[in-house]
Amino acid sequence: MGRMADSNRRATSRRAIYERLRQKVLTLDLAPGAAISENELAASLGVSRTPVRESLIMLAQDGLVQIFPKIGSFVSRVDPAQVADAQFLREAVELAALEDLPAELDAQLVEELRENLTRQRAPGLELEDFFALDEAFHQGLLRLSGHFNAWTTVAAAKGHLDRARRLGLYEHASSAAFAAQHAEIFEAAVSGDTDRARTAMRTHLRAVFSDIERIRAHSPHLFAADSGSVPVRRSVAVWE
Amino acid sequence: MGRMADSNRRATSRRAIYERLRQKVLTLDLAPGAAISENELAASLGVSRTPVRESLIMLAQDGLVQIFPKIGSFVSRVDPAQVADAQFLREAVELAALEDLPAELDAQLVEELRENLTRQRAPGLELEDFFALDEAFHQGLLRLSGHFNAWTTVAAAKGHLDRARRLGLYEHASSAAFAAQHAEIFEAAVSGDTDRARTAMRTHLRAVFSDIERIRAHSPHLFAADSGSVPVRRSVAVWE
DNA sequence: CGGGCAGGACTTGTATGGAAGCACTTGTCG
DNA sequence: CGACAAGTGCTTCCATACAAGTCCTGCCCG
Repeated sequence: MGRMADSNRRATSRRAIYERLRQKVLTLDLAPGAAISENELAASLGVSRTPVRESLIMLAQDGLVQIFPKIGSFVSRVDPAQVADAQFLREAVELAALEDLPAELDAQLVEELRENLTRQRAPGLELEDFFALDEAFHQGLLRLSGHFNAWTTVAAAKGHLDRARRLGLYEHASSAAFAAQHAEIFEAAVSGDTDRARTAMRTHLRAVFSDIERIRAHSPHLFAADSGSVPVRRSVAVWE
Repeated sequence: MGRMADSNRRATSRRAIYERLRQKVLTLDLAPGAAISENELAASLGVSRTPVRESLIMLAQDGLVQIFPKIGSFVSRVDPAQVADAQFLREAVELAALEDLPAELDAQLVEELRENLTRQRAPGLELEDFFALDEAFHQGLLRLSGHFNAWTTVAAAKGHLDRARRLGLYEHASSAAFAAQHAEIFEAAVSGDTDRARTAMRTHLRAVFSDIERIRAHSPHLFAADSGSVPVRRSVAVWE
């Protein structure tokens, strides 16, 4: 997926740190609610506070980190409201994409998707691998509709949703069920049955969403209570 | 609409500068392609480069500013691809919202929307005022559907689209036609005719979009040619 | 024993000074 | 006259120092 724009974006320290932190937040390697100290992080990375600070500002802009002036910075807790928003947004976009499928589907893309589905069904699939396949699958559907770029926009708003999904899958790896739903969507789409594809997609996405509700009842501490919730400074153990 | 979170976000210099710059970019007060100098801006605002720089980083994260390391920062040109994405996204979300309208509509909201429409039809309406009303109208529809928060998410990705729309309206103030379309959507929505509302919405949004295509042919210098386009340091006085 | 106040240890916010890099200008040479 | 190269002035990047605010702790006094 290497974009040419990436080569344009010359390597800077803050960008590297941003990418690294973002990854750690999205994979829950940095737990929701965890405190992030500019000083500590800078020291552990061997750079000054400046690039660290700036990368935190970028993450805050993404909604993945909350910065409380003179108090501290924290990995934002998963906000149920934001998860719901992202869910609504995603559903709207993916359904619209299915409605927009061209009559002639890109053969190579279809082949890629088919292979993707095969790998999803592989027994003993690692969770992280399933996640990557899942991401690629949905992204591929948007490609089919010619609205690939919209995906990156959705992806930006999808941070909270993704973290929540990950939480859900960590509990009980129901990836097999999801893989079946993926297959259903795909088959309907390639056969030109838009309505069935849309219905299947709706069912799928809502199943994902209800999974999240379940996990929320199970691990409430990872979710935000109020928007102005209290940040707890202790329990740091951030890096490694 | 004042969120409690806003009181939480204590006033910092960088936040103030960010808001201010963002406004200037969205209203085209800062022209697409214009160079922004940290030094110059800091001097003119009477603060150090740090908060200015950090606010630029925030804007870059929004996609409204491009930062080229060791070269300069520029108001990003309106990217047609991003405009199209935002258009697709917006259409998907607003149509989904209309599909999700509850049986019983919030009476107060309905009243607000009705009044909004009345003001849209006022003769000799200032362009900026129409824009504000337009924004409030679409936002109100999402409120009706109970997905208000999704609007803020869309709004974040809507920067390029809004700038393009503004360009379009500056050319020929066709606000009357848009106001009529708004009314059509509204009437259909309150009468419970979801299908007609969706059709009208689709027509409306696509009219807006085609307007943008027209203006692009007319003022190509405000749009990005390629994604890795050349930032020209001179030629600042794009607008006026 | 309990309440209040002061101090210390943290946090992020801002200011400032060099370092590194790119673009353009100018001078020099073929 | 043209081409190449050093130089100049700009940019953003990063490091560092200090300022300002918050939270917690422990002492002191009632």
